[in-house]
Amino acid sequence: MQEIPDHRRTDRIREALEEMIVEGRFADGERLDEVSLSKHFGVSRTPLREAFQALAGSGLVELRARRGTFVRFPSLEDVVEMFDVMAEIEALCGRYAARRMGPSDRIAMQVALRDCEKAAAENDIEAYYRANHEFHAAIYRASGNRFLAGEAERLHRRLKPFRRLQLRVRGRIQASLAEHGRIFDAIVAGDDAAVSAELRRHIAVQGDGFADLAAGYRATTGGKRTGAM
Amino acid sequence: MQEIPDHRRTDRIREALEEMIVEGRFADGERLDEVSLSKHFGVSRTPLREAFQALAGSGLVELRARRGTFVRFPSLEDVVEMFDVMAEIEALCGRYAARRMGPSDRIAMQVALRDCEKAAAENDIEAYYRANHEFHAAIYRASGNRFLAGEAERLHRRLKPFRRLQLRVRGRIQASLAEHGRIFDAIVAGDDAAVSAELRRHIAVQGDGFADLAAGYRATTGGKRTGAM
DNA sequence: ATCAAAATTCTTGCATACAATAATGTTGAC
DNA sequence: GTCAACATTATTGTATGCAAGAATTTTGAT
Repeated sequence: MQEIPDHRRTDRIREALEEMIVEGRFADGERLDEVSLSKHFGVSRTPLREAFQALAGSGLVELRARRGTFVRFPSLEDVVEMFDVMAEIEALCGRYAARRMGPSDRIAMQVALRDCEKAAAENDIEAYYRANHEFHAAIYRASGNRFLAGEAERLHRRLKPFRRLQLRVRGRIQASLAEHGRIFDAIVAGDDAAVSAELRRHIAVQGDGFADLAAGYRATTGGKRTGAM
Repeated sequence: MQEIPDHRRTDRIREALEEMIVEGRFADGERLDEVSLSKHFGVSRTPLREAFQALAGSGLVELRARRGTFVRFPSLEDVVEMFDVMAEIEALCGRYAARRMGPSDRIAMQVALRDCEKAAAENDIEAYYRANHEFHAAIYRASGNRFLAGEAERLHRRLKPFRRLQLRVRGRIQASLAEHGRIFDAIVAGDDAAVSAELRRHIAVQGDGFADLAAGYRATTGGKRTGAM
């Protein structure tokens, strides 16, 4: 997997803005001012505007004609809907993985699982977050459907800020770890129905999960409603 | 649902190019020349380039740094993968619809179903295509998950050229019609498992379906491999 | 003081200009 | 004739300029 040099301001700025939005550096509904941002990045408005177009594609910003570009947080309802879909997509990946997984896929999952355990033992949330992502990404790839894996990755990325908050809930990491173990075992056993059920349960926002998400949601969005930058 | 007057060249061009690509007016891998297209649309390169960024988001074109913008057809393998995912997404929509559908959703489906029958009776493939889309869109909406409905709609749109070809296969329309009937009945009965199974079967590319798709795929892409415009 | 209309300022959308890189063509050595 | 080095052309990426629309402020009537 070679890295393409890609020295294009448009791309650099798109990535930077994506990161900033996902990290919550802007308020919901905040207008992305072209001139101040172009000063901030040291570029002209042209690459900025191109980056806006790309960002609109992933739904991170909304382009309103003759009004400007506005960052758009999904509503709590949107997030719940996205988690519902994510749960099903993950379940689907897992079902395929249980049937199609190859040896290298198994190793990738095992490595990620080990990293999860290590991060949990050290109580390192950041590391757990990364290892968790890698575990799930390994399942996506093991599905043997690259389009599906891409969609799953995209959605996972979009839900990043909200999942992150869920992990901070007391005891969630230990529970997550146990779930990972069951998921992995079911995949290795080739029990696609079990994998599907475990993954759906692992991702879904139900019961306490919903309360945790709602609390986390308010924590993320609540503090930055008025404007910044 | 008010329409916003969106007099922006970038948007107009994005839509036009999207249509042209989906309709197969470009060859696979063809470079979209900025100057000739800007002449063709009577605009400068700026809105064109912005449209390219937006199109890249939906995967219709590939932006290669310092090389240009190239239309990208999915490979046959890609298409099969996309249909697999589409089948699952539709099944999911149907499952939700069976449980959550309201009276207006039911009416929308019935109307679309009626239109399908009418188009089939008149052997009007174009009309059948539209009514078919409306029937499926009604199911998406009936799912009660707007995010899911949006994703389904997006994927449906992307598969448009390939589905169109499948419908031309002899007897396919009659079969499709019968399947629609069973899907509708199962939704009304609230039998989510049956809906799911029927939809999966309806969409999936398996057995003869695969052969039909492959033949259609070669028919679409085969003729335009070398370049146009 | 309140509100509407006009004037002003700000911002977006687009065209154009120009620099940097890639593609193409040409020349010359062997 | 082949191929490499150089020159030329074409094309992309970005900055800048300008016009049209939106937001804001000012003005004036009541």
